[in-house]
Amino acid sequence: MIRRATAHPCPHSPTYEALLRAGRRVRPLQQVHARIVVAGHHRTRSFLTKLLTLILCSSSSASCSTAAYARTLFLSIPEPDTFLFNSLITAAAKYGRPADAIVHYRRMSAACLEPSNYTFTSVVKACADLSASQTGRVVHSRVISNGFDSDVFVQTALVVFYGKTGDLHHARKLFDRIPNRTVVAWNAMIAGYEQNGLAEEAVAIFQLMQVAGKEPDSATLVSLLSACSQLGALSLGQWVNDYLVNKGLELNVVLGTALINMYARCGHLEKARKIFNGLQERNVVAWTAMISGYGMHGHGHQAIKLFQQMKSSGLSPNDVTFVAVLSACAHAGLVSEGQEIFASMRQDYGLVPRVEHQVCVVDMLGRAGLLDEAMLFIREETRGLPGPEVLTAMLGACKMHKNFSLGVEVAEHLLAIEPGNPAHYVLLSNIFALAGRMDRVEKIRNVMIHRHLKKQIGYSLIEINQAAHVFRMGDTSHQQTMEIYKYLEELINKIKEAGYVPETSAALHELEEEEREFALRFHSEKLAVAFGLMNTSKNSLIRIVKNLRMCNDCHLAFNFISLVSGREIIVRDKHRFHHFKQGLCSCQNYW
DNA sequence: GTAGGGTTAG
Repeated sequence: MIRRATAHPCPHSPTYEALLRAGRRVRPLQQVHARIVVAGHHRTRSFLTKLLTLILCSSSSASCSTAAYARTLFLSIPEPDTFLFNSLITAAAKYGRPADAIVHYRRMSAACLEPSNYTFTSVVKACADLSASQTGRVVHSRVISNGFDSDVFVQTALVVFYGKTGDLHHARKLFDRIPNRTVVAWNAMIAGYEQNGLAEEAVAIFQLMQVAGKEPDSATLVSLLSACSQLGALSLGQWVNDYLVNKGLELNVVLGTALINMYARCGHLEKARKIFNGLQERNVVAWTAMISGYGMHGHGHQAIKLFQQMKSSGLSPNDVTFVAVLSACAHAGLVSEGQEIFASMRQDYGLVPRVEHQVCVVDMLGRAGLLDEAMLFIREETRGLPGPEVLTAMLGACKMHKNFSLGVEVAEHLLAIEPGNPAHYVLLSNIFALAGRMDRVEKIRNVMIHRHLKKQIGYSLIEINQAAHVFRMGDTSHQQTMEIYKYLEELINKIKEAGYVPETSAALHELEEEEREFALRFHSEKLAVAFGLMNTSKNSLIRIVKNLRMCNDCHLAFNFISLVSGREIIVRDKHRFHHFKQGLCSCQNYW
């Protein structure tokens, strides 16, 4: 007699209990399998489904032999049903095999089995992890036609999917239509914005969540902290820190890393280190965040020291760690150390350098003035086919060391590859301006206008009493505009008396007419620093966040401003931190 | 049995 396949395993049978006892270890599971066969349950679909799920979730699920065993087991199961396929899809989506999840889903469809809300949550997650936007959209249409578009789990998975594929418009549309949003749904939307660089929108959703009275959990706070890191929003970041302390939330390694990153990127390096020291568990990501923090602040030796300590603690650096430590070497001028570390990447860890690593090395050699070595490195490492990122770093080095002929050569190469990137034109124009070739500057300006290429608009942000004030070049929108401009004018006169001579070459690359008018004097960071000096007490630090790099003139002016005002000023620009104190900058004018 | 989180270059 053939035993009828049942839908669910009987929860109290000895066989089922043996399965649970075996857990997620393959050998014991195989032994239970033998018992199932001996007991004549080998055609009982429920036991076999549970067994197969456990195998797929087992610690050695990635090994070939386990996969082969799982396949044989699958083929032995009579009349696969929806439940079996859901188990397969979920296991694959959850344990890092999203492509398998999609294959199972397709097989399921081919077998004419009805998908359920469980099927869709997992297969949508798989599409998200693969960034498979085409497949995901097809699945979405099936979600609708099968009537699961009002299931909050499916909806949340879809919000994640559209977020991961960068389609925030669709993500938001779906999110807005969820009637009873769970914390996870809110988190998905916040993370979606944050991961796509839309930190302000992420914060705005969090505020809506507060208004809706939904209590954030640690995942919410992690995404919120990342948004703070992007924005340089220190006071909100500190609020998050206070919040999680007051709520008694456990500082796990993920939350701790988000805090480290927030403090480091908001200019509070010591606080970042304190959090790091207090962590119970430290994994590669946490170490990397701390190393990266030191690098951004120009503390190359500290970064290397931490890198060594990490290795001594038994952890292996990953490719991101190498980017962080190489970048730290570049910013601190630690050339031979950086070269050694770059070599060890391949030799000791079998990691293949990616474009990011090449950029760090070119930047490192280039900043140090070793332009020939940098060119040689590019030729050897990229086999003569450097990507635009590597060439951009090289061009930056040419500008820094005023090597015009090489700069033009590199720029021509770069513009041939990426003719639509305005940043390249601005950089080349800067080089010509420094060389006094105003005819070429004018030419580039015309090309940009002709091709409708706009340079990115710079802004600087300063927080006073937990309120953010944003300034653009020549900004007149602020309430205190008159006072700020007057103060700035007096300040500039004062630093001139102290020896400041404006670096006018930096003004020549201004491309828009109205920008030219204000020239250097009203660059956004100068407005921000004037506003900051006016509105803060004598001994407090001034922190400014800028979205672009500081120009030479502002950098010079800030040195003098820190001297004449006796104030410490910390500026985060696009790439790193500058600590101005008593007339000197932590970057030693090397940035 | 279902959904969400941290680190990277110029």
